[in-house]
Amino acid sequence: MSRYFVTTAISYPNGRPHIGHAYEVIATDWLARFARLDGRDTYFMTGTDEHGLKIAQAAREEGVEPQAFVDGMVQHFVAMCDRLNISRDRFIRTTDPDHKAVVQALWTKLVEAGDIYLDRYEGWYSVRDEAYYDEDELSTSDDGTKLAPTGTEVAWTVEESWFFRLSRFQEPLLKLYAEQPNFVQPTNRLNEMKAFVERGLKDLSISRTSFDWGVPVPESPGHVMYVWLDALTNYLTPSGWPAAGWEARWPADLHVIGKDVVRFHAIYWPAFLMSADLPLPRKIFGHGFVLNRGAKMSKSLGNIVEPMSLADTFGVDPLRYYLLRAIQFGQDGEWSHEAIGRRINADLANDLGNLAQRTLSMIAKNCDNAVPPDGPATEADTTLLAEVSTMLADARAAHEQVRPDLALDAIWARVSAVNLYLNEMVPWTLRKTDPARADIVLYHAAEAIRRIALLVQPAMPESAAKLLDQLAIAADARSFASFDAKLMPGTPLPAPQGVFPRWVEPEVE
RNA sequence: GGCGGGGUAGCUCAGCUGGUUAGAGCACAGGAUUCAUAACCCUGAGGCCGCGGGUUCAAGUCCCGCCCCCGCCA
Repeated sequence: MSRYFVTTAISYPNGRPHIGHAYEVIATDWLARFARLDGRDTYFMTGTDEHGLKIAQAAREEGVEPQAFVDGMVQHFVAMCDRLNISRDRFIRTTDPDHKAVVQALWTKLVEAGDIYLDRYEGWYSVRDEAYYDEDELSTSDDGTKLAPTGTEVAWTVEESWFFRLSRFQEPLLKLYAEQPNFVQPTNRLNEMKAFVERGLKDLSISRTSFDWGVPVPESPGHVMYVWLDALTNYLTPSGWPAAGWEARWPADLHVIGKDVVRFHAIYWPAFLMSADLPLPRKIFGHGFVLNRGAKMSKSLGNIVEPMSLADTFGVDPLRYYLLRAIQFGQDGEWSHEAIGRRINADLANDLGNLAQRTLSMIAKNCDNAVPPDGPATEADTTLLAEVSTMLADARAAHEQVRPDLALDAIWARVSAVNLYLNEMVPWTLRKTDPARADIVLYHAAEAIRRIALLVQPAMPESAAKLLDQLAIAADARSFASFDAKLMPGTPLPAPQGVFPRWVEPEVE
């Protein structure tokens, strides 16, 4: 059985989760659920990146210890996962004891490899940004203080720091990109990484002495690890490396991340792993951002909408569906209240929901509440089933490409095909003239809906389950292994109920 | 500033190596129908294909210039 280990980036819990967090975790959940249903040994991990100066500062402002601060904040992220039906196998926290142990082991391994050395780091440092800036990036404010491009105050800072010999990995990384052009996707991101590496790599400062909220550097009092080494290593943690048996859960098949952190995942992370002589993840996918009416959400614009409130308004499954279907994965996308409402009506209520309802209610009224009898198939019947049966291959291809939107496109093309089939076969008319033929038509429609519902599961688990319940599909017959099975005529069916109600804009008081 | 991507119907986008009347979905209008969640199905309207030159029998598709947007880097 093939393994599938997929991760999201870990979130920085210095604020509450926003729709960007929801988007990434929903998309990755789709990937994981799909792989699981497709019979793969799947492990899906998401979590939080809890160290660093900004967390320490936020905690101080609230007058609590950093650990207490993150313990509180992380609950919002866990609650979001619960609410959005995120089927993670582990919610990892960089404050977890096993994670700290793995990070320290990795550090030691990098030291042994000769890729870590002690030096001094100095430069213009912004406490707020937790970053150093070059002289020519700075501006000077009216009162003479130096400002970073982000507008925050910087001060000349000198600190002792451990460095990682990133420069040594320029050629190996370029070789990697050349040999595995799918290592980073979409391709334009790969090209950006190539260009970046070709310009030359500077060694990387990987420890700090200016604060202590981090994983301590082994045998180096006063130093904590630079956040990216700590954070990236979370992916390795569940393997238990270097303890025996780690190969069972490493390397990852896919890291799903935002386009803003591609560099860390596509350059630093592979370099760390190469230094430690560990296998590399198979693929890194940088998705786009989801904007509210094309504008980034911000406190000053007052347009922050929390994902939980969208789930309250539209329902979890419709929200998941919108984000997965309406945005090309890898591109930026937008959402609006109206756009989600339109999608719900056009795709869920009118197309799939109505298809299920018209089919199931005809069966309920005319077929004794049971799967209708099958019989000699016409060309139209076999054509329909042939078209529907190729849907699985299309969806698998989309999954391989990390394109949930394309998978849903492929599924909805079949939804339309079944609606058209019914219109052409007119079973409601046949009922009066040729009831046996009407049954056969309904049988084929129901069978097509069964297959569609199977493939809808990763996107809308609860709604798909309702559809499958109405077709009396057993729990152990809902994986893709049962895709080519057939409905058993005569199987008793429950009373049909609408699964996707129309979205009606609430009356404005 | 350097490198890269893009500007096609109201919206989101397809249009491969140049070749018949430029396509899809949504939204909109009309029709048909009534099994169904006023849904499904059919038809239609709607495009100086960013702007200006050029190459060619023929350019959304190639070349040059310009304008605008986005990404990476500086």
